[in-house]
Amino acid sequence: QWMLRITDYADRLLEGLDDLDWPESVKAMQRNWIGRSEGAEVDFGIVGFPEDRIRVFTTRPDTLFGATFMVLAPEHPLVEKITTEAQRGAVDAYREEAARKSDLERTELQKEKTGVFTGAHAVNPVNGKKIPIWVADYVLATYGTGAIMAVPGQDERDWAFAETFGLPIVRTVQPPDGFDGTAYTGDGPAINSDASDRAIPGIAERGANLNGLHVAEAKAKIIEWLEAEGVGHARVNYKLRDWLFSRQRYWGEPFPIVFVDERPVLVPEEDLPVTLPDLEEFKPSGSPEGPLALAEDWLHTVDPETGKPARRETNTMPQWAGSCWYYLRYIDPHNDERLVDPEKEKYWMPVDLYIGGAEHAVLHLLYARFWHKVLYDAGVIATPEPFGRLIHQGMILGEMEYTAYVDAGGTYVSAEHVAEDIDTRTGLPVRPKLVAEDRVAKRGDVFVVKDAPEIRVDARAHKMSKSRGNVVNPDEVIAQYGADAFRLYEMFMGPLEQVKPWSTRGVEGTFRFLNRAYRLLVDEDSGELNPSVQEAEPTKEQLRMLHRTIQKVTDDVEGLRFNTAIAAMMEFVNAANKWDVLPRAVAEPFVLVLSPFAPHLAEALWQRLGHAETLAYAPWPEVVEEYLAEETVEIAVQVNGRVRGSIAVPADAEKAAVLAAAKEDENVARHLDGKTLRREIYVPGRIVNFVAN
RNA sequence: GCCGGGAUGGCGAAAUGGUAGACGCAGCGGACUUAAAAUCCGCUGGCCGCAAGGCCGUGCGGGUUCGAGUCCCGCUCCCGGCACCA
Repeated sequence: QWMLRITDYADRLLEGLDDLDWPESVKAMQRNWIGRSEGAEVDFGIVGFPEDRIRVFTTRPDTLFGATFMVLAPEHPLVEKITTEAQRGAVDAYREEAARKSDLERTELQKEKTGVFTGAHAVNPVNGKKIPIWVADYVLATYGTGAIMAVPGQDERDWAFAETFGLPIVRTVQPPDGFDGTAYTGDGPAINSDASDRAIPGIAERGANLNGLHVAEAKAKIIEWLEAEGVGHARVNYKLRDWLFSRQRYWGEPFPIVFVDERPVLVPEEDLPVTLPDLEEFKPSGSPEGPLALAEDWLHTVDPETGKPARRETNTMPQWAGSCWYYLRYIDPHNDERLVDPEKEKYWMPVDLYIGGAEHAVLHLLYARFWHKVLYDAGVIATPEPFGRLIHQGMILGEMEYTAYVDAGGTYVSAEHVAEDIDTRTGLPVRPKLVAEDRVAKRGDVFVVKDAPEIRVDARAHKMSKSRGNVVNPDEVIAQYGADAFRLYEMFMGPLEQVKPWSTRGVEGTFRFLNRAYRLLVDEDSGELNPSVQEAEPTKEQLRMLHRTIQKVTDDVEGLRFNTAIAAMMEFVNAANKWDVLPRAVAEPFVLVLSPFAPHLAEALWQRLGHAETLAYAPWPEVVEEYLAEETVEIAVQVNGRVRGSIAVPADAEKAAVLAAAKEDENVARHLDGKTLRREIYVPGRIVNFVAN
């Protein structure tokens, strides 16, 4: 098997996240996946086995005095050796049972802790105390050292185990007053943590003393002690594992490796790439090797150096071998000399905006960062991170569904009594039943069956899935409404990153909008340019509307707020529909801002406007600030923070004039009547607030 | 349990600390039509009121502020991820 040593990059993959413009959720997932934790490794002696040590990893070395027993994973190599004859039968049985269980079975159910005593004892290095060594499957062989010191006083899991098997519990961190829980994992002064009055045979002249120190200080002090006495050291541990990169299948890049006398040899660069042989049969070979083992002609080759017979590696690489660097190669796909030309890489990299699904958070998006850093270290590329800004588009769910529940007898069961298709009152199964939208009504915060208002229904949109039967096929939507309306609807539904339920009626809305935009410029009967489109001078109102739209769309595209950009264009079309004359100088820029959203329609409109060339090369319309200015503005007038009126004033009106006008508003005057004015607040162009009592 | 993100009309949503609900869907009323579809116009958070207007309202409870959907503190629920990681 071939592994990639991604663990060497753990810290850099972690640190690199800080400067990326990525969603917090993905950063959190990657941090969690890498799973860095700081602590210490500590060696415990074993009574009767002076040559052996049990090494543990702990993030709480400050609690060493509270270690009242040890636990080894069932797979730990020392279990066999240290188990006493009296305990051997029980231990072997436990290990066999653990081996039979899947990982899921071992962890899934948060059931009672299980375990078995080995009969052996360890020596706690900080105080010389003998503590029993147990075997339990709550300790994972694959994390840390596969062995733990159990500190029930400060660890929930160890507490549960100690309770189950009647093992001693010693608190070594003073819980706060009134604490009535089990294990205490918070901060506090160390207690019961002084062994400085005695020697620890074979380890130290005097034991350690942490009493009174808080967690952080205690950790530092005990690590110092452990290092001084040679029984432990500071250590950083990761959840991240090295990356198994071999697959026993045909489709995949072959490893450029041949075996000569059973030893792997790199295929020289001039013989690269190693390509797949043509095969008739892609099924598993019947051996642990993949189907390539059956390609005899390809399999057997010679060592280019010595001419000795050689056998090719039959594993292939997984799909990541391509997806981890395609974005680099796409920059310069025909380059025979290098992966990518440095000049081109400098121009394009890093990727400015990566829009993709959240399902790649700890796979592709972590692996690609790793490869990128390897290539960076190798001097092949010049950027340490591949993707600057990352956005996850929210999933589109199926249409909203109203689900009622019926029991075996066909009687409705109100949704609040149902959990996982079980009536929680009777324990009997119920089955979900879809209810049409017009048969439900909202009562307060919940939906109920219209004819039976005491029966609640679940109102929820679900992930599209074949099994649920709520998949919307884009081809059908496009066939009915066109690609422009379909795309526009997807952008109009809501914020890009949000999960949103699909609504075919919603598509009709954007479809209608596009039709209105079309009729704005095209005469439906003749198919020619609408006579209202003229070479006329635009009015101030038209220019204001147009430029407001250009500004809004431009800003919103920049900020990926497509939904509000589309709303602005809808407002433009609604306003323009009321105009008798649509000056060409207004119509053309509008078509241009519409074009990225509805390219087909916009192109057709552009043609009707008399352009022989595509609009793709026309410059994006510029906002002219002076057209945006309004002559009069509406200002809300509040009295004590409540809106009591609204006045229209010239946009450049002085504060005094605005306040005077505000006081004249009939309703405002009424609310001020008989009160003393304490304060007058004026936010230009927005609001007046009179504080009075 | 831990981490991340949410909660605003019947629904999808909008709102630099400044008139909550823009825009769209659905609904209601009207125009056009023999009729329907399409289209166009108007209304549309709740309650009270003939009206003018008033009261309430952005998950819940507090707070800061002239003013809070927005800021702060404490919760609840929902979604996503991780989960015996020592």
